[in-house]
Amino acid sequence: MDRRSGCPINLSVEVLGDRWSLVVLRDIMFGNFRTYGELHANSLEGIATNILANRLKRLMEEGLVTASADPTHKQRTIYNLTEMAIALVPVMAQLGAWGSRFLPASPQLSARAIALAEGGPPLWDAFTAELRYLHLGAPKPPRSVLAELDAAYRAAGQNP
Amino acid sequence: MDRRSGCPINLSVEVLGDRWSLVVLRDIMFGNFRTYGELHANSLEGIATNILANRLKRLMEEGLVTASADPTHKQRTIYNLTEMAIALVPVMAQLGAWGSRFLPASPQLSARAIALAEGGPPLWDAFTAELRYLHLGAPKPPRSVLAELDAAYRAAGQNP
DNA sequence: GCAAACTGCTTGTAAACTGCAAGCGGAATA
DNA sequence: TATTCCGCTTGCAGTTTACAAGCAGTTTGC
Repeated sequence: MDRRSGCPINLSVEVLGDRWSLVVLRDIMFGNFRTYGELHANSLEGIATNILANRLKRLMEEGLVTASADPTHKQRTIYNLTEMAIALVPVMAQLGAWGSRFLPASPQLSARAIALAEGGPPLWDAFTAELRYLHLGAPKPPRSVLAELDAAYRAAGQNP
Repeated sequence: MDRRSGCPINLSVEVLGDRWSLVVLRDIMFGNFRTYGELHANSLEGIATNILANRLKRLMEEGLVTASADPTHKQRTIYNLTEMAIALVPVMAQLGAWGSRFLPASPQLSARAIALAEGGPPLWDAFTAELRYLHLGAPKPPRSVLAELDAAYRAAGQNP
């Protein structure tokens, strides 16, 4: 892996800077979609099958995702986020807040993004703990940020 | 501009998700490079001339950058960040922190990124005020975060 | 006043990446 | 045993990226 420079922002761009990587990570992280089929079927943006396969492969090579076998289904692969990917929670929060503010985002999806951003570091830490539970086998935390974000999403659907 | 979805993260990726946009914005923001020539000559990653021209055009179309004339040089164009681009400061901070932590970043450049991240919202606000001064004609703030980051960079060069 | 250098690009060309549609081998299900 | 599920792969056309070269208008140096 030859890198263009040692600048941290450039390195991040080299890993994440394309049209799909962050979107796939978003779906695993916030949608809790864990298999190829789930990711494909629930893709809001309609990701193509070859792109999804290629991105999952690249994310594994970059150390953001690992694959594990599904005990009930020999054919199915379960994708897990690594600590490196879970550490993107603050990036996702800031990027979501920025997109909500400056781009034509759907009000309902913005509600989720804004809830995550306004929760700040305490909420991000709780979410991190939940992701470690879901993806890395850490103990189950008392709080479910995914459920809270879903509640914010549904509440925004009620009063639009 | 047809967008793939109304998700804020997806929209952000559609605007910023390529191999050069964030790098160019970084150079304008942190390097204070304001002309085509400066951006080209000081590009750490060696951006090609056509890519730089194309990215500046796209960033203007997306509303992240504006062009203004240099009064002392009829030929030269000065590029300014818009409020929309200045609002990326927290994103840059988080992305830089993430890259420093998980990718093979240069210690000296990491020092800058870490200083920005650890300063947190107070430092980001001061930097935002400085960028509004440099790019939007706002009043000059008392504090120069650019100078502080440069000091962190030089300090890291002393004790490597 | 004229040549050289500066400034901000554009143009060609090859390679890589993206996006769409179709298909495919093995595993589970009816 | 036939059908559906599952995770991809393949082919192909179009777009984007990358490198190198060149170019018109402006300013500088003498």
